[in-house]
Amino acid sequence: MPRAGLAPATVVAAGAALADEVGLAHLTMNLLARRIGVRPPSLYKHVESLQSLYRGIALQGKRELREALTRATAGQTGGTAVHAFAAAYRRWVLEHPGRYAATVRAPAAHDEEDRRSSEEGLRVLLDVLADFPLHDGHAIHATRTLRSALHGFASLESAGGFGLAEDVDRSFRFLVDTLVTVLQTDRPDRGGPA
Amino acid sequence: MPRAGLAPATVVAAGAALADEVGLAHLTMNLLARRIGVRPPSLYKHVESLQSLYRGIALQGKRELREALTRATAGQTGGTAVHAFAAAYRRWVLEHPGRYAATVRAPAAHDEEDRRSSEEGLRVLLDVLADFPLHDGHAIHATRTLRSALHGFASLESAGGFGLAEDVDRSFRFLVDTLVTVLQTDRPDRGGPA
DNA sequence: GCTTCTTAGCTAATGGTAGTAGCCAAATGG
DNA sequence: CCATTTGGCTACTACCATTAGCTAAGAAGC
Repeated sequence: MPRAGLAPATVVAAGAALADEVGLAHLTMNLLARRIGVRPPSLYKHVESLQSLYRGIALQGKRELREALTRATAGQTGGTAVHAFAAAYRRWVLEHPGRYAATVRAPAAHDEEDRRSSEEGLRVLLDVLADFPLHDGHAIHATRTLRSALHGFASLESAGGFGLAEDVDRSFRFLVDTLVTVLQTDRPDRGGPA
Repeated sequence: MPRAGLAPATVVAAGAALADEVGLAHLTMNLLARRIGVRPPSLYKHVESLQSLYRGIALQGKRELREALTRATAGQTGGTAVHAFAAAYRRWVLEHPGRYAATVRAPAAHDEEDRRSSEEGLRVLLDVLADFPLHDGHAIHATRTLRSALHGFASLESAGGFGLAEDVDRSFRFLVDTLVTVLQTDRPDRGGPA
C-alpha cells in the first residue's frame, strides 16, 4: 500500500478545516483520521496529541487571522482602517469558527511561540491605532478595549448569542462607530481612578 | 447503606462548583460523582446526561449572574450604574469561570427556558441603559455593544489572554469609561450606512 | 408496626475516546 | 542493490459517558 504522504502541517491544516465544519469540540482523532484517509494511530506520527493538534490549529489560525487583518488594513488609516480591521476580524471569525475557538483557548504556561504569535497579532492592531491622538499609555488600553469588543461581538455572534439575526450588521457598525468616535476624542483622564 | 439525599439541583450546584475549580472542560461525571460521594451511574438518576448537566449549570449561572447584576445596580443610574454593572459582571466571571463558560455555550435550538433566561439577563442591561438619551432603535445596538465588550474583556481576562496582568484594572476602567462617554453623546447617524 | 411501592444507589457491561507498543513495508540514501 | 529510517498498520490499554438490571432505603397506606 502506498503511503499517504502526510506531514505535521497537512494534518494540522486538515484538522483546522474539519474543526470549522463540525466545531472544535467535535473534532476527534478518529474523525480526522477518517477524513485524511488513514487510521487514527497514524496521526500520532505527525502530532503528539490532541492537545498539540489544538495548539497547531491555534497557531495556524492566528497566523491566518493576522494575515487577513494586515491585508485588510494595508494602506488605510484612521477610522477607515479601524472599520476595515473590524470587518475583516468579524468575517474571519464567522468563516472559521473552529480555528477561532482554538485560538481563543489559553496557551500553555510557558509556550513562547504561541505567546509571540499572539503578540504579533496585537501589533497589527497597534499599528492601526497609531494614527489616533491617544494620550500616554492609552494605546494598550485602547487596544484591549477594541480587541475585547471585537472578540466579544464575534464570539457571541458565532455562538448564535444574538437572538434575532436581523440588524446584527447594524449593531456591528454601531459598535465600531462607537469605538472610532471615542478614539478620536481621547481624554487624558480616561481609565483614571473612579 | 444510607442514601446520599441528592436532587437534580444539588447535583447541578455541585457540578457548577466543580466546574469553577477544574474548568468546565475537565468536568466529568466520574469526578463529579467522586466529589459528591457517589458512583458515576447514580448521577443519571438526577441528570439526563453530561450535556444536560452543562445546561443546568448554564441556567443556574445565568440566574446567579442576573441576580448579582441586579443587586449591583439597584438604585443607581446613568454612568454610575453602568460602572457598577460592568464591575459586577467582570467580578462574577472571574469568580465563576466554569459557570460562565457554561453560560456562553449556545443553547440548543428550541430551548425556550434557556432563551428566556438569557432574555431576562438582557433586561437588566436595558434597564441600566434606559437613563441614556439614545436615539430610536439604538438601545438594542448599545446593549449588544456593551455586552460584547464586557463578555470579550471578561472572557479574555479569564482565559489569561492579556499577557501582563498589570494595568488590567486600568484597561477595564478605560473600556467602561469609553462606553459610558459614548452612551452620553449618542448621535443619530451612529450605526448608519458606511 | 407491618406491608407495599417507589426509587436512589449499586455492580456489570457496552461502545467510543485518546494514546501506546510493536510490526512491517515503503521510501530514502549510500 | 542493500541498509536505514520511518509512516502506516493491528492490537491493546485505560478512561469516558451511558445503559441494564438488581437491591435495599425510604415513603405511603393500612
